[in-house]
Amino acid sequence: MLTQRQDAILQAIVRQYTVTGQPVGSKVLAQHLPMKVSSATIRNEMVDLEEQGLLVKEHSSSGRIPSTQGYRYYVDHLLDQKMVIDNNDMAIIRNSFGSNFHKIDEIVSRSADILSDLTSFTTFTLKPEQKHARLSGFRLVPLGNHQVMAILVTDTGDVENQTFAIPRDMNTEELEAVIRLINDQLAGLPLDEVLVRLQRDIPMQVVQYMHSPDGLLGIFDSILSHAASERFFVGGRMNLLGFSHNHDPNDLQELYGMLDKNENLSQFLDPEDDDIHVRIGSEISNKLLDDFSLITATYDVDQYGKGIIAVLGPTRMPYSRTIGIVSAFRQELARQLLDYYHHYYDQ
Amino acid sequence: MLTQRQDAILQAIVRQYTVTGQPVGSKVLAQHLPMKVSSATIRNEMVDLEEQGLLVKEHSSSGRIPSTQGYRYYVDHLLDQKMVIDNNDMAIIRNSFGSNFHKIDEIVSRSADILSDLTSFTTFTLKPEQKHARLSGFRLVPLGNHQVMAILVTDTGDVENQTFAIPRDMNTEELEAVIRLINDQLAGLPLDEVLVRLQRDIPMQVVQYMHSPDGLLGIFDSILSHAASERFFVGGRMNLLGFSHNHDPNDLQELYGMLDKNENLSQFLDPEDDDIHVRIGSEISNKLLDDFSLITATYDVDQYGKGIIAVLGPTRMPYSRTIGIVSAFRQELARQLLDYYHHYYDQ
DNA sequence: TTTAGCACTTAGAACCTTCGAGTGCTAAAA
DNA sequence: TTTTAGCACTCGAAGGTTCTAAGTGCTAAA
Repeated sequence: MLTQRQDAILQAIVRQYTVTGQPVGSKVLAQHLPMKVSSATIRNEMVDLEEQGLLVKEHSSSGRIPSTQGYRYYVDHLLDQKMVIDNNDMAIIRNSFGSNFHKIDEIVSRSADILSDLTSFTTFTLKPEQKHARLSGFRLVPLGNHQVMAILVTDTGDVENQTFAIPRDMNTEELEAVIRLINDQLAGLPLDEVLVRLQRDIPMQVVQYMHSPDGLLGIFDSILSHAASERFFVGGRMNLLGFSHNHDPNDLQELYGMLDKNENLSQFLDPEDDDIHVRIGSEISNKLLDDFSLITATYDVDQYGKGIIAVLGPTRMPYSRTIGIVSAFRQELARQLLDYYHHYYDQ
Repeated sequence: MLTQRQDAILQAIVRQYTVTGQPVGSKVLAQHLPMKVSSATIRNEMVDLEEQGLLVKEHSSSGRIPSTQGYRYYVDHLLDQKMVIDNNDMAIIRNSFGSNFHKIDEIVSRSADILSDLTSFTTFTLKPEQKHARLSGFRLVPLGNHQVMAILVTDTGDVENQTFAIPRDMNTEELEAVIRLINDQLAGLPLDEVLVRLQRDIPMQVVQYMHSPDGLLGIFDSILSHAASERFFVGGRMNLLGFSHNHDPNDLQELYGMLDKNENLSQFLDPEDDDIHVRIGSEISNKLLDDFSLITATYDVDQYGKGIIAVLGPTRMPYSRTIGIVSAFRQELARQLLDYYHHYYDQ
């Protein structure tokens, strides 16, 4: 446990360091402390804090930098718990969502952009979860010109579609029959279940209607996997360039590769509970992200489920401000979505 | 006009420089020339080439580097005109297109990726032009749950769609009426014409059926603009990180911004004719692209129109190889698309 | 016209010095 | 016992020197 003075010192070091990016020395620090102590005293305290693993030096005679644990302690104990949010930021959040959204996806995707503009970091948003969404049904729309659009609708109102061309050796009646078969057997089931059945049970039945159903079923398959995967929207991709001090193009390329591959990143976004979570540096346990911190939070859209928003910035980030923004933003986003649902769906 | 020996020297400098990235000096060069001349002679020739603006020095006692004009001359006069393409590359091109494509877009988008893997540069592909595509018609598909999908189909088989929710104060009959009105009046017209009419003539007529048609018409509008805009697919975005030696994150961010904005880039992709075009450094006349070269080419899918492929790499690129690849690739892509059309559309 | 030879230029690496900001420690002051 | 002043020490960053390697242009001979 730390003394009050040590708390103050650690806090001041973190604050100072996030502003200047330079290691903080005892003299400068003396001026930024609420109490009046000499630099020598601060030096003594810093030795202690370093022994506890909260501070590090870049070299033997440099100032101190917070370690991952130092940030951790700061975030856990020293943050303004009031979640103060700048009035200006608040205003921006309120006003940036225009109206005129036609889809949930638009709102959630837009919100990633707003959040990244606000923080100047890279952000992720997931729409309210639909893990247990059920299949309402597939539709087939003939578009003329040998083309057909297949549309999947879920009971949560999600829509996924794909256009494909009909091979010459296939006719519309066959297609209709297949669709009817699929809808009869699979409507009402959860999407993951649908996916299993579609691969296991359906093919043998479809053979009655057509000789080589693989291509066609592949299409349903791909629409379905699309709909079932929890894709996230990314905002401010390129902000990474600004704060990822690691300018090795290889690492950067790998990092960007990660943003586009769902699996790699979404493991980090799974929320344990409805708190705002902060994962710092090595805590993320991914070598590429050692200099980053990840702030995640859920947002709650009542009966429509819960979504996730996340901000990825440098470990050296203004935690207080960022957390404040995330906190205000999750509420506003929930409000926006409720508005949307209300406007279009209610009653 | 250059002497044969000067040709040889310029050629050797370009080749050497694209390999090593280092300015080329007279001594080293002597070993890479087909004829036997002393370094002093080469120095004399280099003075001449520099006076003609084909070579530059980084500083007064450094080796020479090709200028934009130097590359230009090289590309115009010194390239292996046989378009030799590596057997290995050829094999890759042949094999990378799997089959099992369901849409033109998939093929063309995939081809951007293949091309970038092959060259390790950034690539662009546009599908066969549909500038003069005409509207076949809009479809409306009610999806239940207050949602409707609007689909636009063109006479070239292009499809664009958008889902939207129906405001509570609107009903399906109204929608149907509007669609019928639009289709009656606009089907068969070129898309740009449709866009104009939709904004000018249609609103006043729609007022008969509903009081505030703006939202709805906005949707048609946005689908339409989407379909009418010639969007290109980008491959190997992140390869830029590798060869854009300019590591200023601001420039990089601007550059990437450009890739996502159609207008900025598509002006450079317009082909004058069916040759393979090479634009070098300052010839692109965009400050951000001064260190880049852009290779563009059309590909010809017979009666289905012509598309474009392009490669953006460093000025210091292996022109011979890249042009060879582009040349082979445009043919293969055309073949793939013909196969596709043939498989699905013919007769 | 070509080449050998030579004086000259320059960037970059290696090395040194200086400077400032920081430290840890000791001994005195509070 | 805790705090502070003072001091010797450390280190990186910035600047200066020197040296070298790779290059040049020019001159005079082949």
